[in-house]
Amino acid sequence: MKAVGPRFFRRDVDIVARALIGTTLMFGASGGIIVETESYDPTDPAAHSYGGPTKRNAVMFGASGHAYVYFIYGVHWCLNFVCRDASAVLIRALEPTHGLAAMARRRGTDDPRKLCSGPGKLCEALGITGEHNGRSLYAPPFALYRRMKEPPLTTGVRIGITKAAHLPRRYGQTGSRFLSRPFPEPG
DNA sequence: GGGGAGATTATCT
DNA sequence: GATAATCTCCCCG
Repeated sequence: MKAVGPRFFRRDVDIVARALIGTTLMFGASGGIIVETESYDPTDPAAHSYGGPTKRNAVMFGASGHAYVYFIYGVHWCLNFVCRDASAVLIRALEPTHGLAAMARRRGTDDPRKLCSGPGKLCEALGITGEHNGRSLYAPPFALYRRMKEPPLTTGVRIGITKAAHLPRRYGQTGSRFLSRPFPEPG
């Protein structure tokens, strides 16, 4: 498997969000194939970088190729990959492929479809927390491997936001059984 | 299997 | 003091 290089994230955030579908994300000994992402950039009212730098979003304004991890609803962690110009891709779902037993233990379920099918779930499954905020994606415990083939993609509106809710910036692998939610049927 | 309430806290206004 | 890029459980049918 070929590792993803630094050039990968120095592109338009929507290009990266699409290119990530099919990419393998490893964290320690656990990981899987990315099947769902969302894109955010500073012109987007739903983005954390909208309105300029703050203590929380500082990593988004730093170098690309790093993890932006934030805490939400007082309960969950969410993992993002920083791209250029204070933009980032939210990793929303994985198809589990490595370290299933460890992920099942952390999640409290053996059902592979419940391990990583949501941004909060996959952080819990992999053991990602705020201590990993700002870490490089090219160094352990992170590793990213290029996809072999480009999978079929579906686009839709993002989930769980109230601002700019109409923008089609959610991307998923068509027909995957490991999405956080199905995409609406066309028509 | 679908809808709604509640959990629980860092961050910003 | 309100809000938030979520998840799970409980109730209803």
